[in-house]
Amino acid sequence: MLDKTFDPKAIEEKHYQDWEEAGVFACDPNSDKVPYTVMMPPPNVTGSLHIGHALNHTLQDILIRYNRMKGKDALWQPGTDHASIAVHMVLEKKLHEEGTNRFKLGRKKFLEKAWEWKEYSGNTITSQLRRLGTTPDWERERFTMDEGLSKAVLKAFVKLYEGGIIYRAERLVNWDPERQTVISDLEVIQKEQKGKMWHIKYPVEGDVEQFITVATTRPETMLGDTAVAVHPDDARYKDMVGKSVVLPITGRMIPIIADEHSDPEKGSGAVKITPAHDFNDFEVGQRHNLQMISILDEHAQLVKEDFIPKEYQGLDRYKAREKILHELEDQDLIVEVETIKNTIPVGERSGVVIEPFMTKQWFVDTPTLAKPAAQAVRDGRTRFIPQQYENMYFAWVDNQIPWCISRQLWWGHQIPAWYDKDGNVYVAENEEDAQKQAGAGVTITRDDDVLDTWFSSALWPFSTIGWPDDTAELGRYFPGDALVTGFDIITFWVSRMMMFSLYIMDDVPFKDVYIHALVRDAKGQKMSKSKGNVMDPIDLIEQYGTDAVRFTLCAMAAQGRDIRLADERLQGYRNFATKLWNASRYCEMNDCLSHDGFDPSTAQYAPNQWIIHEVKAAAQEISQAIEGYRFNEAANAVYQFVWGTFCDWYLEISKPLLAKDSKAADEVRQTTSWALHQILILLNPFMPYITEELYAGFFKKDADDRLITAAWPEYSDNLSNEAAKTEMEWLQTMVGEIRSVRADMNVPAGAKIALLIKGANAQTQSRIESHKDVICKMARLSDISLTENVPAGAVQTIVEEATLILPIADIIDLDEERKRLTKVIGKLDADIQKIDAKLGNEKFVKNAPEEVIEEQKSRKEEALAKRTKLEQAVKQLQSA
RNA sequence: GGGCGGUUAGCUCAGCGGUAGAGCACUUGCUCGACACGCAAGGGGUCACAGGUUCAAUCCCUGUACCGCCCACCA
Repeated sequence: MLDKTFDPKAIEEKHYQDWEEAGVFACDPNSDKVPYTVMMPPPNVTGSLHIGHALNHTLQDILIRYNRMKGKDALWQPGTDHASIAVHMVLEKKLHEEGTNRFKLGRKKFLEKAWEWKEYSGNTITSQLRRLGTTPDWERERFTMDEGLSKAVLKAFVKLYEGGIIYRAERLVNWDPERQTVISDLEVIQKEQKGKMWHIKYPVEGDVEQFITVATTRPETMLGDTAVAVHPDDARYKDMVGKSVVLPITGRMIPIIADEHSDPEKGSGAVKITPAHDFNDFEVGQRHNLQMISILDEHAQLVKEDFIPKEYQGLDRYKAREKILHELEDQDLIVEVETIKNTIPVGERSGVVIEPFMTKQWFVDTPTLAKPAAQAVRDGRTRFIPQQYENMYFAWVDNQIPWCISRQLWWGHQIPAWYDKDGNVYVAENEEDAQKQAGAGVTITRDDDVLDTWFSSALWPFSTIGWPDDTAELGRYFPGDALVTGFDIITFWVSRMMMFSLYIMDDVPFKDVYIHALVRDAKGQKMSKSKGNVMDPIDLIEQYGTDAVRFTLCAMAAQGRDIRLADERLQGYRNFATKLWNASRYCEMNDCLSHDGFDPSTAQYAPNQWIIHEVKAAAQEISQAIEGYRFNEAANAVYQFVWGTFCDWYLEISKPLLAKDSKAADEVRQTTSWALHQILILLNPFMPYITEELYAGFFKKDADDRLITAAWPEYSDNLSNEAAKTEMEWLQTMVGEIRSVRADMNVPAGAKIALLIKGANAQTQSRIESHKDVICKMARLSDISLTENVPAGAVQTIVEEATLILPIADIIDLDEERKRLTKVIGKLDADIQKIDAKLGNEKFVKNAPEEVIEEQKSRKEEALAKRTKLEQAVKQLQSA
């Protein structure tokens, strides 16, 4: 006998081990089944999983389990990402605490530590995923820096280089002066802050009285100014264009140029141009062939060069700013200091203010790659679900700027480029090939830098299944069926997989991209480690059990809406697990655990025919919802069916049938068992543990028989039975009506009443005949009989054509009953009036579809008939 | 500045051209032999606001307000 309460902890580990040992997660490249592929977004090896991962992996697991049960050869490809810069953050913080840094430690030792960390973190993540009950093909687990994927990275780099897609160039990039590396545009976030704007006078050449005022938030960069720009149409400055100004402090002469970048509306209409330290100014510099003066080094300190005044050399950028402001003030060159709100670029991970910086870096020509990537989505070869996310994708992909892929870090894929002493570049998969290119005897050294993390993850959909080798898996599982991910990495990852996949594989990487909600904290904020508002899914699992956590996430995963996780929901779905547990317990107690040889299509009794019909309907609803990625609907459908239909009605109906040892009892036992079995299957993708446990206890045939590998049900048409459904809906209305009247009239719950029915037609009479026991039990009646005479002071209610009469004048308040009846009649009148208004509207009758009009008419008929009967009831009450 | 979402019961959220839904919370009654993590019956909503389309609008269109996000800009 099962315990009264379900204890998730007692069973989860046991089943997971059993599944894994049985090898049921594995795909089979030699199988003749239809393949179904989901590529797991590889979690970063930077610690542990958060609740967003739990959602992401739960949804993928539901898809995988469902398709596996549908008889497909399911591949869920797992793995982890090396997360170059994020791991650097973790390790460098540790080193800092130990009083050292990566440069003192050296590259080799640092990488050893990184690999140690990877082992530790990777194991944490995979064990957490196991606790979530997820079923990827662990045997195939990959890591973005393992041997095979590293080979793929080299191959891809060389191919892209040879195709002219990867190139090296000197550009202005986003420099993180603390991490000492370039970062991509996407890794820069704009942070709003209170700042100051200084309006500074630049003296015009040859005229001590004349000045041009420029405004800036970064006065220190004036040391690198190489022009002042005004708008070509700006009358104020027309005469000045072509002249020069004397740059204060340095005394350098810089030209006044005309460029549309300058906005006459803003400030004085003149703007200082510092091409080496501002992205817009860089563009202006290009247009006017201006000199570029880099005044900062990689630490964001002023360089020790002659064009920087001695006393400024080596100063930190902010110290330099103060000093410059002092000096300008002394020279009376500051016109105004304005307090403004502005945004400053900050490194997403380091939090340090980013410096635009001139360096030579490697780039991917994403503007070229993006075109086919955009087209593939426009053509529908890859579709986004929900579709609205296509906008986000297009917004990004249609406005590509070259992707800087080199990083001055150590943990990652070292760039396969070698240089000779003259700076010639040799790109090859290995040093031998590079040497061959360079020629014997030429000394070559490899580029120190590594690739942006997203370079290797962009190859994930094919590198994990063998590329560049021509493996069976590659042919079979590429392109994938579904990618499940959050919208926040459409730009980082999805678009880059699309671009690389189309270039390298000449195909899209996946057919569907399902974008799920973001799990937010109580305030609706995005969870992130830096904000410290992450929720640990393992804590929730400890508290509520894995099944409840999974079910909650699934039930809340409505398309296009974010999730704010609420404790009550988790409790509710934990209760649902307990409900199922107890329903099973009921089945166990009543010997409803066997249906060998039972053919549901031969069921004779209406309640059985009905629940069989309902099982089929629920299964269809669940299947369709999963296939449409409407996870919340799938969860609600199964919840509603199990609790609202099976437990609340079918099991309750079964009680009197089983108690009486009726003719139907045996069929009820088999049907109940069958239905429970179906429920376990249908619920398994959502709640894998409790269903597997119950299955093991009740239906397991042999050691190799598991629910996880059960076939998803396909029911034949002859299981549908509309007649039984109608009949049982009538029964539910009967019971509901009586219960409702009893409660309204405060009839003691224990009082058993003899129900009289007036005006029942033949069908109703026969239905009463067959379901008398059930109705009596459920509505707490002692008997049901037909009558034509209404006893005085009886309570009456109407079900279809029949009037139900409860002769309980002695235990109720007749005034109350009169009020109740009047209220019901009032409602009917309101309904009738509404319908009359519609039917009286010529336009409605002319334009509305026939069936709508008919529906209104029949609804009116019904209401009228009911009202007539109720009015009679009121009269009879009066005469009592 | 451009774009995308959201605004529905006290709370968290579904839904969607033809009489407003769920879970939780709330009220009332239940030791009805599976389950109080339960059973039964209830109360509770001008579906943000203003216009428009339609026989009919919570749903479609336009606009407004507030909230959130994405992209860009910010001398």
